[in-house]
Amino acid sequence: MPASIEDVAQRANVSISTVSRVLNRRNIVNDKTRKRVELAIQELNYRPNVFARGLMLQQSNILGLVLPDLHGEFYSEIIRGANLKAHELGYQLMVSSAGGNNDGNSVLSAVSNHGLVDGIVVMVSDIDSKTKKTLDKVMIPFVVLDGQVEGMKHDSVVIDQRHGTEAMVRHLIQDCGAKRIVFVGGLKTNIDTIDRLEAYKDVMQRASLPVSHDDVYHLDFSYEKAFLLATNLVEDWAATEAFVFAANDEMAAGIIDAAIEKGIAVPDQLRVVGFDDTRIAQMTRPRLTTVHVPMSSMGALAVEVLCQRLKDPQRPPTKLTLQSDLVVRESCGTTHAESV
Amino acid sequence: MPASIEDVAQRANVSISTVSRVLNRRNIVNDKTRKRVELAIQELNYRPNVFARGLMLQQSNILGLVLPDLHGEFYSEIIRGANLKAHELGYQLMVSSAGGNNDGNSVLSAVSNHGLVDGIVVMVSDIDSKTKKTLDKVMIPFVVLDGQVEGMKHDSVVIDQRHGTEAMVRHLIQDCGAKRIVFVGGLKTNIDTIDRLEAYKDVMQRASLPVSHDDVYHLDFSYEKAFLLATNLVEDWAATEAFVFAANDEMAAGIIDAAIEKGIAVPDQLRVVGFDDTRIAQMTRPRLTTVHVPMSSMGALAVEVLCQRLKDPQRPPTKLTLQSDLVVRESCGTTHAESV
DNA sequence: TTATGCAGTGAAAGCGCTGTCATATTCGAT
DNA sequence: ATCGAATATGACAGCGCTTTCACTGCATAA
Repeated sequence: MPASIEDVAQRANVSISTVSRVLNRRNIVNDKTRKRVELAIQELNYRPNVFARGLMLQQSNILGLVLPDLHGEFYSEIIRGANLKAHELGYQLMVSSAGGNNDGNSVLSAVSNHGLVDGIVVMVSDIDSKTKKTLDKVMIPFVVLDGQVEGMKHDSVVIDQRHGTEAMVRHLIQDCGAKRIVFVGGLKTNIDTIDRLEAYKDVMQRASLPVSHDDVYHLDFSYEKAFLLATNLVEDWAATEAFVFAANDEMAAGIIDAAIEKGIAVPDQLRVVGFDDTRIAQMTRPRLTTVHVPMSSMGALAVEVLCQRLKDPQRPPTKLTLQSDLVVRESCGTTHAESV
Repeated sequence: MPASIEDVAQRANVSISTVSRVLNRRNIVNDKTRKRVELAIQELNYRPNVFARGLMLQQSNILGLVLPDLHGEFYSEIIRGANLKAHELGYQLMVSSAGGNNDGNSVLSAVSNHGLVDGIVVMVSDIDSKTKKTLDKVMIPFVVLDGQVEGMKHDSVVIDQRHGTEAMVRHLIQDCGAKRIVFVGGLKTNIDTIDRLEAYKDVMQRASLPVSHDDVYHLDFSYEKAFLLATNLVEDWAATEAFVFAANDEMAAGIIDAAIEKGIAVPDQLRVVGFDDTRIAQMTRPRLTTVHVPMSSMGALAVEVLCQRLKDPQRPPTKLTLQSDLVVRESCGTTHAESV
């Protein structure tokens, strides 16, 4: 049984009020008394009980982070960034996946743990996800990652997909001389895919390049699916000097490997670019030209915004936009970097 | 301000004791009363306050998971498995990284949050890590992942590196006809590297094959370092028909890419195998022959063991060993699978 | 009738802490 | 000496819950 504040008080021969005071550096405590108390705390290896504290203070210093999935480099980075920042600000992070069999229930469960977490960071990548509805019931502050919930006031941290996507497509057209660009996206309902696809179409049209319906594919962001798809098409793509714009690095890697397997050299015979700038982009030869999405910053920033809201519940909702930037590497054939 | 048990009691016209009783399905509550209370709970959308509950029960239903790092497929999988199992058993998971600037302090902090977590799962991959010392002070149940702390009684879940490693080396020698196997490991102090290296040496010696000191490299598990190393050596390796056994998939991928860049075909001219069987193993062409380490099972199992200990603190310490198994794919040249 | 048992409920004591208010002590100024 | 302010500390009321114990009816047995 761990020591309580009472034990410390007894040992230091003071009242628990005094102990509490030195603990919270509040009011004035006589220097000698303080030393005595501090000694007692050390000797007993005393730590305030979180529950008692939480009960009084109505806060836990725990933040929730709910992601669609915990799999893969992308989420890994967000967690990392969020975790670091949370610790920096004196919070603990509780990570959950909304996906899997729980389907948004864990949001609810994390939240309905009623006061366990002081606030949450949620990522809702699927547009018709139940999570959004669940969010309605959330009574504590939350910030939405990479999305916006209609008709609700809340903070959010989003990625400007547009900027990076446009820079990429422009680069492909202007610097690399692309005439045809195949777009390999994620699921049709995926919010990122939608944004990126739109930006891609815009730039294509502005450049008076045709956007063929047949040149837009919807996969599931996986290497495997992309590899399979590319296996069939890569020769045609190479023959027509098409460029391939994959909506994440993993798929780009799959496409490149499919090309190599078919004896098609990247970037000499086929140019492939990715999105996200995960570690995979550098774990591929040629290294991927891709769009850098500051994932760990996004996680960190979300935590920061959340903490600010916690401090000042009245402040107007913020929407922070992070820039996505073109990163030119080798897989597109030019190393001639565009300044972004 | 959320509803309290008091509010529910009032609305249902009963005492808080009765509410508590229906909440905890304890003792007998008259059916009619129960219905009334349940209705009130619904209407008020009432959830018991975790802190008050924790204060009484001295437990939080939160488990801590402390990993050396949160980066990469390997840890990702562990988190995933642990998270799933934790939810399944009615617990929440709190994930921390011991690494980074905190250096084991987060273990302490997570733990010294005194009662916040009911127990923790720790992974200590570095043998002279401070974390081990910190563990001494941990007063709550913990299970160690992939390691053992000398002189302490505790549960652990470990991977039998030996089995997989030996199977791999044997496969390379017997089925693939390897005469020289280069070992590319992680840091010298890394516990996994040590185990794997030892097993590798054993099998080599048993097969009367020379283990040259020059054929053992210590990198840092990264693609980049492996790529760089391999760039210089890959031609020599190919010329001498050496096999390369990398201590994780990432390095194997780096080596393969280095080979391809030098125009050396894998597996035709050079055979490279990995370890861990992360998703990377399948995101590489040729797909990696590797050793499957059941990471997500490991995470899940650790959580399970921890929960059992929580239920029965007296039970003798368990040490669970998970098998690592050879997975033969393409990068070693034989698809002739050895039965394991 | 009185005793006995039992299902069903409420009152109240904490769990370990914070924060308010009251109290005790000191000290310079009257 | 006397007083007020400033300083330092303690007593105690909760925070929302669980749990023990006591109590109320009411049915059954003596």
